[in-house]
Amino acid sequence: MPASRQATENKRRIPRQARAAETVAAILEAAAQILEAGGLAGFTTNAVAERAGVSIGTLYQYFADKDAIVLALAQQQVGLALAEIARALSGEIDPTPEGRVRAMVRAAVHAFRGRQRARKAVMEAVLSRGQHSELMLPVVAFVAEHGARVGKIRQPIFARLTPLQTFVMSRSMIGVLRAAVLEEQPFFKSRPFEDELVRLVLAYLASITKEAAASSAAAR
Amino acid sequence: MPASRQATENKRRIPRQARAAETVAAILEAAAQILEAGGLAGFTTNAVAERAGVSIGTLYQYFADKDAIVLALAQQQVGLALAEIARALSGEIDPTPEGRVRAMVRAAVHAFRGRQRARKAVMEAVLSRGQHSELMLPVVAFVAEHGARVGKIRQPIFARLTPLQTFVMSRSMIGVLRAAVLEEQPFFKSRPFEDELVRLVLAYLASITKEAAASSAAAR
Amino acid sequence: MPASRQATENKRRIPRQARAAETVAAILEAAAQILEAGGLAGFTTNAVAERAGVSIGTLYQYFADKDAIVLALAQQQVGLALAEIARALSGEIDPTPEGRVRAMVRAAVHAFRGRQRARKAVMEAVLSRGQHSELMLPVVAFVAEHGARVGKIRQPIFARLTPLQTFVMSRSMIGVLRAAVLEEQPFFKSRPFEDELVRLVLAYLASITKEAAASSAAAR
Amino acid sequence: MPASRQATENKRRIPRQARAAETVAAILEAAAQILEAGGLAGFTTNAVAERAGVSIGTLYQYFADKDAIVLALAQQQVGLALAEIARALSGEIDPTPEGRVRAMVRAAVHAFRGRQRARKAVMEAVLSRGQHSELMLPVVAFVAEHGARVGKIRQPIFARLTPLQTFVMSRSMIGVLRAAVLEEQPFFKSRPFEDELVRLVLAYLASITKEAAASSAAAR
DNA sequence: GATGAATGAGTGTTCATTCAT
DNA sequence: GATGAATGAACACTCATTCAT
Repeated sequence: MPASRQATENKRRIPRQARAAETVAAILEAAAQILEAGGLAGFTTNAVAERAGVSIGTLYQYFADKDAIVLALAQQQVGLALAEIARALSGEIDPTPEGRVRAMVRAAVHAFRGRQRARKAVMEAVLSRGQHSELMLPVVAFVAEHGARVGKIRQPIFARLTPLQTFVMSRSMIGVLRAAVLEEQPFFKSRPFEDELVRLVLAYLASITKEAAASSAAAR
Repeated sequence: MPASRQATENKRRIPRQARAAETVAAILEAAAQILEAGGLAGFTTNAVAERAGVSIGTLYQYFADKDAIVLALAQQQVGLALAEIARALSGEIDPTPEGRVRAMVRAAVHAFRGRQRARKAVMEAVLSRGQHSELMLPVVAFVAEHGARVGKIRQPIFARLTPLQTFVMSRSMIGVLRAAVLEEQPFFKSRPFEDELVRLVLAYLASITKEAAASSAAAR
Repeated sequence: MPASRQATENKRRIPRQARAAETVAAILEAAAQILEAGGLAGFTTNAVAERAGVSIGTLYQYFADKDAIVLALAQQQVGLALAEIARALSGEIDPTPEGRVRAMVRAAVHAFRGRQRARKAVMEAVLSRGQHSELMLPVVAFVAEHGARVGKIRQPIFARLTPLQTFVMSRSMIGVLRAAVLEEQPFFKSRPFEDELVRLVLAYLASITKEAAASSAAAR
Repeated sequence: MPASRQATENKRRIPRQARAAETVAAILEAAAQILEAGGLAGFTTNAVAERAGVSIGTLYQYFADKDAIVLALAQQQVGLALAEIARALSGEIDPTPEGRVRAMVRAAVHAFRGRQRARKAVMEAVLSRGQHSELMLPVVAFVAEHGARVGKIRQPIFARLTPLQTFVMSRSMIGVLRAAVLEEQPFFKSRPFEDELVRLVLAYLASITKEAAASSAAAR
């Protein structure tokens, strides 16, 4: 089983790839630190390279341009958040419908390792580079997949949503979070805020469910 | 000769202000056009001045710096949108609760004179300059005032919302709209999209109302 | 005697010229104030006009360009200082040779109405515009004349100086003062500083006198 | 092959520093040339970079801003002049007291490689940037040190000067030189001018010595 | 003569990116 | 692959000066 051997001995065996991964990680971490510390202002490629402990030339060996760094950082964090949200939706944390939604909201709130300033800066950066759509792609994919999967296992939280409804639901939640981050609202990580987000999602879902029931009753 | 009188009076009565207002308007219009055409990329102070037909020096006589132009443009458009939303909420267009919400959503959707690209560019610009909070100030003021006023006239649509709930409601709607603009969603001005936004707002409000009723019943 | 009448009734009679003189004085005073307050940095024509309470257009009616303002201010102050120095040299204050020199040094030290920052700024401005020579013209004229006049009245302090010696003597004193101003030396208005300047001038003059005596003795 | 060895070692031993030193030297030389040719007028960062044969970016890699270039150039020349003056004072050229002073004056007169216009421009630039004090620092340090050292070797030219006297002596000489440069006096490099400077310094020193002798006699 | 809105040439400076070593 | 010195396009902004009213 070369695969398992490779996996276990990852760090020693594949010097080139391991090195590369380390370098990339160092650069992204440096980028996050700089954004957290000084926002978009001090975020220059030279600064990132220096903090990452690599030369500017090396940085350009791994990232095509400055935007690519921000995008990679954003995607990394979105990926982490989505993984956590997936756990939440699977019912692994709390199997009740409300429990799932609440866990999802909580995961979303605590994304980006709590680095609020960096989160804000990344939002600003992604926006100003017009990379919003690109960043939303994994979200789209994720929700599409999860709508389906959750449906199968008879926990039809998102199951019957049309694509449009999925859009409205996900973007309303993200929109509220985004605004709270950008406006640096103090209640961001508070329980009441979480409660209202849960309410928003559940109320919207309930409205859809009710309508569906009514129309199917009418059809009978 | 009302026309000539008006003209003469125009020049005499408000010599400075009229000129200034024209110049400012020309600059903002030029800024909007440039953003609509080329996004943030070609948006330079010199380009704006040139398109506005004024010298760069004149531009700086009215705007402290580049950011001030974007902010002024954004605020202008937000002001126009809020005025329209105020009409909607007053019931002037459709007095039923749902009618009011729908009119509000419609006003929000059609804001920025339909210039979607410019709207997107302004969003990006405002974000990347960290002016988000500044731009939201009139929104905050507006919703606060309207919650109260609507309440007085026995149309308690927003009347009983806590500040937090107001935040969640307004930002969820704005967030969905923003995402649709930024992702350039084709359904942006469609009726089904409007329907879902209306649903989102109504469902959230209903949930709050229902909870309030339940808790007051329990108190009895 | 039209002259005397004109002189006495100056302020009332010649409206145009009086007005002009007032305006010019206001502009120079404004310039001095701005230089005293903010140095060369905030010294713009618009700022001067505003502080002088005239429009920028009016300012340009009296001064060809920005340099002309600085030069006029400098010349005004040099003129005042030279007038005071003339009194000193005339023996009006103290008739002894040392007394005259000391009075002269004192007048030079206290020139520019004690506005040290403005004095420094004016020096910097005059220098940076290459107007040094122009400013020194009245000095040259003054010393030339005074060398002669003082000679006539048998107080040959500067009487026997060659032009070169005059240059060295005047510029050494001015140079020391200039350096003290530019380096913002705390001892600028102190008695010991004054003493050393007096010594410098007297020692130089004594050296010349002694040499002259020796050579005339040798000639005998 | 000492030449080739040196060349190879040059590139290897001090790869960064050698390059940097060359570049810095080229920039300073370019700055001097531009000032010599056109005075302060044509002295722009882009012009300096171009004449130095480097890009504007490179220039900014070595100098923080425009002022830094002028200051560096001035300090370089002051350093060279002081080194020459040190030789003069050490008696290396002429050991008699007068000989030392004369050699010092001569070194001061011939400073700045004879580039009078550049010297003038640098003076103007340094002044207009308010860097006079900064430039005088090495002079202060130099005279302080030399007063002491010369004293030790029983040639107490400056040895007994108070700080104030040192100031007056150095600045009077510098002041005369400065004025001669700024006013573009034709006698600048003439022997009579040199003679008068020597006289100025010697007379001042003699006056101090005589007074010291008198007061110590009185104390006896 | 007075006004002050308009002008626009001119400049310092940044920073993403390249490429010779 | 790594380095980092060099690049230079790009831009915001100032302010002395003009001239129509």
